[in-house]
Amino acid sequence: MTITLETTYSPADIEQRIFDAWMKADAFKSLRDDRNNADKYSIVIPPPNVTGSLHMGHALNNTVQDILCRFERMRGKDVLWQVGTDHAGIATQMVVERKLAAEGKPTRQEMGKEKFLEAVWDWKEESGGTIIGQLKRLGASCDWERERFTMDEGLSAAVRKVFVELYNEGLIYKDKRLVNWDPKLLTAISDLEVVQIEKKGSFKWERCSDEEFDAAALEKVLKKDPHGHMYYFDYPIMTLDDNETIVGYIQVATTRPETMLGDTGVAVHPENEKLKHLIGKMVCLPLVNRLIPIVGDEYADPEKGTGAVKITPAHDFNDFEVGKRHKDNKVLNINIMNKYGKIINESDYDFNYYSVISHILGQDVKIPKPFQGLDRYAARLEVIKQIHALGLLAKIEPITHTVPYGDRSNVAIEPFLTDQWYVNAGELAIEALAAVKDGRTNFVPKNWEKTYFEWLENIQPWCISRQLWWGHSIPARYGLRRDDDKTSISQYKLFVAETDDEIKHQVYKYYEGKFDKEHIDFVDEFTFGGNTTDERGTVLIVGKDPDVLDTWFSSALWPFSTLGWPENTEHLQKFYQTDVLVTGFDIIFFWVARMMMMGLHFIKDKDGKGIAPFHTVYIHALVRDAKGQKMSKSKGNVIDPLELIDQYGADALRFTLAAMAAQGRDIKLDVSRVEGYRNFATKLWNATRFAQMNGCAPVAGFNPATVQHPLNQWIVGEVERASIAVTQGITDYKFNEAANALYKFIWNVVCDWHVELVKPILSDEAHAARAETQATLAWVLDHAYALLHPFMPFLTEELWGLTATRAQLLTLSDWPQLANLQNKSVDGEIDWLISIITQIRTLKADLRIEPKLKIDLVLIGARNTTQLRIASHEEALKRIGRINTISYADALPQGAAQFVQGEATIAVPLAGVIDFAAEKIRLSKDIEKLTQDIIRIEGKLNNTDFRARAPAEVIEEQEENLAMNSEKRAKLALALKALG
RNA sequence: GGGCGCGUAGCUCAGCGGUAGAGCACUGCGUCGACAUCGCAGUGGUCACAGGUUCGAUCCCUGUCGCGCCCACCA
Repeated sequence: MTITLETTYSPADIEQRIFDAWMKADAFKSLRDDRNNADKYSIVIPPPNVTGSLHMGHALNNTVQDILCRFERMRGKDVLWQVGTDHAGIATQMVVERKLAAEGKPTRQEMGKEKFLEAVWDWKEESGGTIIGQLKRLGASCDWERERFTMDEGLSAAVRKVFVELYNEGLIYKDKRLVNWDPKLLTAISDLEVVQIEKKGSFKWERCSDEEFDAAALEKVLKKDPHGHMYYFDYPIMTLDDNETIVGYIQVATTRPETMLGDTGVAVHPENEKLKHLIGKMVCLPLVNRLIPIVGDEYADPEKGTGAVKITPAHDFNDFEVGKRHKDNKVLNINIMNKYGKIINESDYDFNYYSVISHILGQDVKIPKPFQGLDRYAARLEVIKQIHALGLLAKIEPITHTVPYGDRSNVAIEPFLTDQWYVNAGELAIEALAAVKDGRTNFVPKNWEKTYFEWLENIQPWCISRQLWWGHSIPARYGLRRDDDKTSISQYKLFVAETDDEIKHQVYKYYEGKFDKEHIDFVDEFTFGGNTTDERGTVLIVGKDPDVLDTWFSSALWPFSTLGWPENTEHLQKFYQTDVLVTGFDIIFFWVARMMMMGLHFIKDKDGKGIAPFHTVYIHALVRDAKGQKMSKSKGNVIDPLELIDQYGADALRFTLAAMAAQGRDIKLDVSRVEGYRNFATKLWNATRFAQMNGCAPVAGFNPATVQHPLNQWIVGEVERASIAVTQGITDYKFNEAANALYKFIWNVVCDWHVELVKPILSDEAHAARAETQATLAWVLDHAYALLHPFMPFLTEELWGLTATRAQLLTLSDWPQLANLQNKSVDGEIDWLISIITQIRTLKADLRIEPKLKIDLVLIGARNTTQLRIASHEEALKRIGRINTISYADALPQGAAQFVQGEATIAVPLAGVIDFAAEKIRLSKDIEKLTQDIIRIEGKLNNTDFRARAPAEVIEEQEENLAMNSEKRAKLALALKALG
């Protein structure tokens, strides 16, 4: 047989070639002809952002999915691993805007919506989805032909259908309330996209202790970071008679002084003994000179702050609720900021809105000139200065508090009163909760269910509209109300439907045929502005909703939209419900919970019961750097998986991640582990090389149950043991256990022992067991390739192809399912052999006997079985143990080192070679250790409670241990004595 | 404030009611034609601490200390 293998394995040379072979064979296609009748197995990939590139989290996530898919494919299933990318609204829009800026091109606003979207699509075609190629480098066995994108026409149709149906069911609605507004990206964002950032101030001032208020110093501090301070203002309380005299002050505290311009009340707790007498009095809001009421509300905690809270309903979530409760007291919303986070000026005024409020309050609500148009932080400083000038600034305290920031824009978000679209998530959560509570869907590890429950049980309406351009348009249109339909407070008539045709039909019906369908025009902006005239005659203008949907809205549909829903496709029928969702805990809320809601709501079984999108959710760890820090570009601690693949191969990286993927703990990735597993790949490579050099080749019809030689009987049992452990590990999602079982089996069992022990047989061409051993080793390695394949697909496929002419690629071959190959008596025999060799080696090392020196063994007290074993394994013993002769004696020879193996004492006569003092020390050490053990075990056995209550097999085991150790100690004692 | 998790060898981590494990690092020694990306032998641990349950606790329970994360709040 010719040797075809190099001495080392170089992944770079083979990975691409192997991947091409898989693709050429359509190995990863779903609905393969040869699997028509097979059970299905399906996973949908967490779609990476189209802007993304492969990071460690992806590498782990997709390694896990690939292990599962390859495993199930080898178990014969019809596997669909559905792949695709997410359009990632904000992220993509930002990337393209940055690119345009870098190229000196016009801005998004200058280009206009249509041109800009063209530019985004161009970008997507050109450089979007590089991550897809990177997933292939990792070896991901997705059904690549079925790649989907969340903005594909089919998926967009699914989005529109879901939106319209939920709207018609009342589960999607438009509402005016406070949202998290991002003043940089100029869009609303959901609660989940807000991150809390801790801020710490440093400026301190108190009216009574400091002479002079140092405005310049404060300005300097606030310029660096506008957050981190608590300001105390004294609000004057007025009489309401004609004199309007100040009768006292009420002190309020705030971290956001600029919002005081929009205060419409002050709240104190109705049972606050110190302050409740003020309820009903009026405060003259400083700077603005507007009268606002002091109201009683339980929100005002007497223990916190000053006990009195300024209420700005239009700029604070809690205040908004207080305002609603005190509408009758005229605690109204007065919006003081525009979408840029600047104090509104004359041109921003919504005249209608402010005049209505002014009218209700009977007071002017205009913002004083000096503040108009100021940025929120400039306004903050200005308010403080002017309050101080009025003598109403009591003190400034540095505090530590958290400030809400937009996770994408990294600016403080602003609670902002706007019209937005919401999903009634509370309603959809009911089924999503039930499905997990009743076990239709299970989390692995289970403790994540608690996190899932807590979030869903307290879920808020989900704000789904975004003021962006890149994304799914909201299929809503706005028209002027009919004269006879002014019942609603809203000024426009809302039309919602999946297609423009349907909307035109709705419009046509609404105006009772007054406008032809051809006489209805859509304009691309939010307007409900009447009609116009052209050559067609009178034309009705209907405004399009300019907003797009939250990216996660389409992601929520991913498990069925990718399968073709709402069409009833073959894929939808066969592969929904998917089997497992593999993801990190950081997107349980963003994605998992929402997929559950949507899947259960839209996909029903025959009885109308919702079908969850997956029966299992496997939550894996987060990959951190070797120090446990979250990897991030700004910290510069990112380990690039592609670099590791270049350096060590995809298999080594995959195996590392699998081996470290123990449940319930983060992965601190240490590159030395990757190196270690690269070495593991080389080890298997070289074992294969050895087999090839020794004429081992798969034999057709080989039956492992009928091998004769004990070494072969033993190793086929070990293969069975490994196959059980690996199968169990994968099915239990304990990938580290599966990986470790493989590592130990291949390295510590096959390579360290079987290959070594079998060398005398293989190197002797006349040996009776040679053919059987060759066939066995080939069989063992074939099984090693198969069992390792889900973890190291490239290496194993390559070796599979190099070692024989195969009918199939390994990736399409059968998963080993073995039984009845283990044999206890053979296991005992080989354990004995391994033990005796190890003892010889230890003895030689301890006594510093030259490794090259061949020694003799003399066995004393060996029973028949031992003599038979010696005879049976003499060749292996002599070769590996470097032994010259083996003989038997009745008494210990003089001048020998000794050890005990089972019932026999084994002497190594070494007079003149070894240092007997050293041997004495060695023996004494062994005896000492045995004595410790014996004392411990005796203590246990002498304990009557132990004897009374411990299980019989435990007692028996301890007794056996005691007997064994005692016997061994006695023999060693004799040996020591023999040394004199 | 609510929740989740973690403290095991120098480092990174498994494990587990019955004699404490791996990789890396470290110390010796390298001999047999698979492999120096290797082999053999070894050093190294009061399993954070304190109680409790148990015949027996690194493992289960309670508490303490230290660390991390998530959610909520923050006048």
